Amino acid sequence: MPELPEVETYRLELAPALTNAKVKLVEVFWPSIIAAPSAEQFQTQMAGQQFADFGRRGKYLILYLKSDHALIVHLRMTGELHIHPPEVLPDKHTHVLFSLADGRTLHYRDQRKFGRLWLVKDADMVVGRLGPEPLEDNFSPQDLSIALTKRKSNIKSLLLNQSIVAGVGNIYADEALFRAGIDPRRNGNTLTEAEISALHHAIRTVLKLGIEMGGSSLQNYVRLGGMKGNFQDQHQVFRKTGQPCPRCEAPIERIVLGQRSTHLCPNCQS
DNA sequence: ACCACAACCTGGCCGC
DNA sequence: TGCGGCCAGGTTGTGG
Repeated sequence: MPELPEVETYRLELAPALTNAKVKLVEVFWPSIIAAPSAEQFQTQMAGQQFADFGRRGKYLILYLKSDHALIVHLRMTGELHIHPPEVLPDKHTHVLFSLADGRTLHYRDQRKFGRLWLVKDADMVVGRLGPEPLEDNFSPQDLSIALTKRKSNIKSLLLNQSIVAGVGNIYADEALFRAGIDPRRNGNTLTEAEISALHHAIRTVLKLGIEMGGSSLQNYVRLGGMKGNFQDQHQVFRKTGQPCPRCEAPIERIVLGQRSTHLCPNCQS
């Protein structure tokens, strides 16, 4: 589920809630959620840790701990984070429970159990292979051009490749390609510099709007306090199959590229 | 390096 | 009510 804007929303909301909070006890109810170290070691080593800073790289949330370790969270499709008062018990979809010294609990919930948590000394062990951060100032159209123009596969699949740009997922890829007027089936090496420049701008625009709106809530994603995001109300093509294109009124089409649903206006994207 | 496809999981929805 | 099939904000591993 969550892409860069949803993960960034969690980062912004976790920081004031958890800075300096101390972990008293950790319980793992579904061991394969823990990617490293073992679930047992994760429980042991997390006890007594204290949260310091809150970072993000692509779709990875990085919770820096005062011990110099980092707790890394990837929500994959249906991961959620919640902070509850002591009386709220974990439900059947809560797979990792952090009990804090002040009595509150941090719940990792995940209906499909695809998400992963790591406790590592060096965050780069997990996020080191990601491509550039699209919202950093140093991410330029030239960077995107170098990454795309030597690739032959379709541009939609390339945008989902996290080693090319970090953080773009299915929603924001479709929305960016629509705004840039580019057919998602086009091969990377056929894009002109002008098209790549438009795409660079569109990627940054949709990601920033997504963050401003608190992310896109379609099925599972909710913010830390349980509130929905609002960017789904501004989607122009994503899951709008058959509805009129907001620019030209032609019906939006759904196709499949790289096993993923892809939505486009057949008239505005070429 | 690229592609197609399966796997990891659960649950909602649709048609029969 | 039940069952099969399809769908879902992601990633990784396999084999060709």
